[in-house]
Amino acid sequence: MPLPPTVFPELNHSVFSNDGDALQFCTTCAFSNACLAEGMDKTSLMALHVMVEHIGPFHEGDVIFRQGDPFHAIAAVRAGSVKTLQVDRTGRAQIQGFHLPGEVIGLSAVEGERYPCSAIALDTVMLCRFSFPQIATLAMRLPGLQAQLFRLMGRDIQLASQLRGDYDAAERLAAFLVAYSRRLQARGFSPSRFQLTMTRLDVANYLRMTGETLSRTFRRFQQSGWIAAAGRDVEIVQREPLEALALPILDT
Amino acid sequence: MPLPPTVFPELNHSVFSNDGDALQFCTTCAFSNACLAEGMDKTSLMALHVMVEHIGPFHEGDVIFRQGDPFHAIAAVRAGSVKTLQVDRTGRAQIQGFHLPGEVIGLSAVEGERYPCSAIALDTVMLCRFSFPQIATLAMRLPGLQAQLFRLMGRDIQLASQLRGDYDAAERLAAFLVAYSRRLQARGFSPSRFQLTMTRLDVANYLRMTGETLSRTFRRFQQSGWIAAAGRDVEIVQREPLEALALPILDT
DNA sequence: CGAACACTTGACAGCCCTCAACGTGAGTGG
DNA sequence: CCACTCACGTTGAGGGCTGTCAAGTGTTCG
Repeated sequence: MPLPPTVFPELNHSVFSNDGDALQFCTTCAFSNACLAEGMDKTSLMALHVMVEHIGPFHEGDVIFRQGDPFHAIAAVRAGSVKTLQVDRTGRAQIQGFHLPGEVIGLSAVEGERYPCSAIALDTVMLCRFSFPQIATLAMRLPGLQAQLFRLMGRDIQLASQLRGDYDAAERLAAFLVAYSRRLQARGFSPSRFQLTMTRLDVANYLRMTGETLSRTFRRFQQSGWIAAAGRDVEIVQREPLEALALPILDT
Repeated sequence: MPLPPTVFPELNHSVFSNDGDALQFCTTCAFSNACLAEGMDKTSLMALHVMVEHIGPFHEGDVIFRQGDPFHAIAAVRAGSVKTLQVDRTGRAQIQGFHLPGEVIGLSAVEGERYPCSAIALDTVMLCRFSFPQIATLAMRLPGLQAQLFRLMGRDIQLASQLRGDYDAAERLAAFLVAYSRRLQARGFSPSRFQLTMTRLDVANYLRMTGETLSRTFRRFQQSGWIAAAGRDVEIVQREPLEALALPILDT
């Protein structure tokens, strides 16, 4: 099944035309997190803000960039959630990751001249897009920005390595739930009650298992009293056993 | 079983004291490959050469850096081969990769302040070590160097993603053999006859399977007439079926 | 020569995939 | 409003790939 055509939304500056707003929403962003921490001065931050393109909204199923498209830009998720997936020559799809607000997509494309995977909106998504040549050039002047780009890519290497290991279905699912919970908590949401934005099949694919196995593993977690799940609503009831299962994958 | 103590070999400049030699051997290196391609001038190359530490030799089993060690430097393999492996909290080890001359190790550590994995020599290894703070600073002045660092990290993201997929033992082994063959060919060695520097168990671990499964898969490849293997000596007899099996993993 | 290690081979079991059936809910059109 | 479709999700039965356990061979090395 071919993907629907890439959506090229019009630039939407109007929502963010106010500088105060721009500075405010960017405090949760992967870039300014580090930039501010590094003590980046106001003019430097301005240089970043000037080159940002606020794009969106994308809607569920919209293609943000397509595998094989020429690589020009990376993007930070401003709102909503995104999945990235790679389709191989035999048509098998592999979801590379799910991306929450403040996280950056497109970094794996830095090596080549084309995106190696597609990015698809899981719900209503707003993005901050950065031309990669531009941000790389800016990074030549701003050590904090360069360091942050290196850190983000280093983190992606480690993330990709985590799920390469030889762990069983329960360990992989526990790691997914715990990691998801932590990421939500870091963004100020409840770590114990949340709603998944992706389908069960997406989660299963990401965790390298079938939907059936995922469903059964979910059921076992519920029967153990570790979680309560209804559809995409998940509540973590007992965190410890999940953390214990996920420990080898998450806490290296 | 704890790893043996880290080896801190004395700096070995004497072997490479001649500038002509230095420039020569670095033409195969991951850094100068790009630097030269980018038309980097002589003085820029000199800046790189000045900050290189030629270290080694390491011998089989020597620890080059240890998981948990403070991260200071990345290194390009000059000669020999290296494995990187991560041990989780439950003691399970996962080999992250095998690294041949010209390839760079340590990039996954860029995110944190400690190496997330250990690097161990598989045979006699010579390295070019670069202080990461120094090379990052130098990259602020040399766009080609910065671009190359980004490319190297982007490549590592994609490499780590490849083996995350849901492929069976035969596909993973075929991908390993084909990729190894290609890397040797790129370095001027025979792509059809070569000698593996790592044990069968290392390969099995890297490919997320047991030694027994690896052994059986090897045997099936031999019975099919695709390869001839005696110990660590491997000959690729029929490349096509192996390439076909590896296609979904390698050629995205 | 004995020990340790690498590797192979076989028997068996278990995890997970495949196939199938079923239930639910959302969207659609009659 | 209701039947219909379709995607999503669950559950069960059966089988296959691969892990586990065990034994054996060959090689290296002290």
